[in-house]
Amino acid sequence: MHQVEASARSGSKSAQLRAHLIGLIEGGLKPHDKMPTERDLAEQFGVTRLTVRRALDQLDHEGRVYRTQGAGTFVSEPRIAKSVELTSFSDDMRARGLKPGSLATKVAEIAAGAEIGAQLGISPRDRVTHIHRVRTADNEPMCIEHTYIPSHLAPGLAGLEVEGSLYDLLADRFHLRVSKAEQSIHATVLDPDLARQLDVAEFSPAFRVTRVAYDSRNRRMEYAESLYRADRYSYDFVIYRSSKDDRS
Amino acid sequence: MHQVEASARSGSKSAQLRAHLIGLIEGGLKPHDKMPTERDLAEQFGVTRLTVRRALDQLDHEGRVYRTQGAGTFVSEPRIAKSVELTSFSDDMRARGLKPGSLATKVAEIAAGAEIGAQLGISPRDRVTHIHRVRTADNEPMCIEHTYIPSHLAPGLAGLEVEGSLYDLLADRFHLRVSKAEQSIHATVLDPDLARQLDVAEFSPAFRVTRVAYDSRNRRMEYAESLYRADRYSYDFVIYRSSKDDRS
DNA sequence: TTCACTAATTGGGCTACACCAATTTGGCTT
DNA sequence: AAGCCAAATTGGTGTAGCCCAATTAGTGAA
Repeated sequence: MHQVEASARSGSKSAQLRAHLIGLIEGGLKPHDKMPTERDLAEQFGVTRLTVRRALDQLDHEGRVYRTQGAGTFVSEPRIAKSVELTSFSDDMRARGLKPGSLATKVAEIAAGAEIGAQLGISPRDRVTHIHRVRTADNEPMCIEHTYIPSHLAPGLAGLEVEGSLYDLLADRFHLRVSKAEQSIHATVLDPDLARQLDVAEFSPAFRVTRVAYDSRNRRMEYAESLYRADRYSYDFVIYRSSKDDRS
Repeated sequence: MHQVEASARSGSKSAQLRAHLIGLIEGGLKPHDKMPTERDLAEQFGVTRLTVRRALDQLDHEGRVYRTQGAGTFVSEPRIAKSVELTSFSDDMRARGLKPGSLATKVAEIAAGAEIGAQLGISPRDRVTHIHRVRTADNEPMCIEHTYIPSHLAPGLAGLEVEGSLYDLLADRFHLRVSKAEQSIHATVLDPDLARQLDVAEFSPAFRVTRVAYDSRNRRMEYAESLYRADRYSYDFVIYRSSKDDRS
């Protein structure tokens, strides 16, 4: 049976509607302009208000629009916009208007060992594929990256050419799609050796980021440690007040 | 008017249900245990599945549960849990199991000036209330904080005792409730003077965080600059893959 | 003209029902 | 006993319609 009709495919109706709304926002509307009402959008697109609300909810949480009960939905100022999103280094750099690249990629299959095994929830003797890269933005070093993938999830990965987005490659070749990740960010200073690799002065500030990524079946599929130059990198995002309080 | 009833309610049905589910998670269930099905919960609590889903959606996005189509909803491992949330310093510290406090609070009303005026979207000549605090956790310095509130939003704030949570005070006295904030995080090193105030060695690493907070009517209500000791502070959160791609 | 009150508008939350898609389960076949 | 296939289970998405709450616009009285 064919997967999808021809027309405006993109998956769900709310996803299509979302795409259309983004068009509106980036097309004719200016910040603080009023968007059509939910009821109008529902009628106009022949969907329910709930469906409209789903699309708007997402845009709201992404910081692209804001809503006020009784008043309407409005376009946000660009400013920071975008909440924390899970993207690959490549996508991240492109979103910042920089050209992503890699230096000195090394790939090897090794035993996980105690720490990485613990992070990935596997035995220290299990095999993992270790990928070491110096990532560049506009051809300047941006970040030193160590990535570990359980080999049983991506057999033969060590033999492949790892170029560009690892996440794309894992999705294409092994049907491994990242769905969420736990990330931990520390501030640190670079010792002389690492500073040299990143082409900055000794003891420059840097971000040390560790990440455990999960696939769509909630299996840990990646452990990564990255060091970002602080002079070129920052975290910018929107956060929301959940509701009241439920610390229990 | 009394604030809260006895029983279990706290507003919407999904909020009540959410509270109950948190009870389940923290009560009897262990990580990876299966939660009741959505249909069961709906029947059991006399609500619709949609309402159940709303409560579960939130828990999912907070990283407390995960869902797999066709299989069920399961309790997450504690690990990091919790996504980035917008909390006050006081709440943040309590969530980390530390006792929040303040040293050397200074409050003054000044002209916004160019930079702060620009951040708050007001005239450089408009008045803002400047609050400077050294925040402590378990009585040790954790962060140096400069907060600026447009005076017209909180008239007379400069004359009040600012103790504990500023957000609570703004909510109670001026009906100003933070709904979202744009945050920017940089890594830096501390110069000797600041290092002394935080009681760490010179040139220690630190987070430099700037934040613009919005109230429920989307007015900028606060601009804050904070310096956190990196040896005691880190950012830990869960991030999600939005869906496909809509870079346009 | 001004101000208070009312009514219409608009987002927020919920019920009830229906169908699709991925996963699991259990029985049947080999 | 092993493996395959169909049915039941369970989350994912959508329709249709209801009432509430906050805001805004309009109406009418002082």
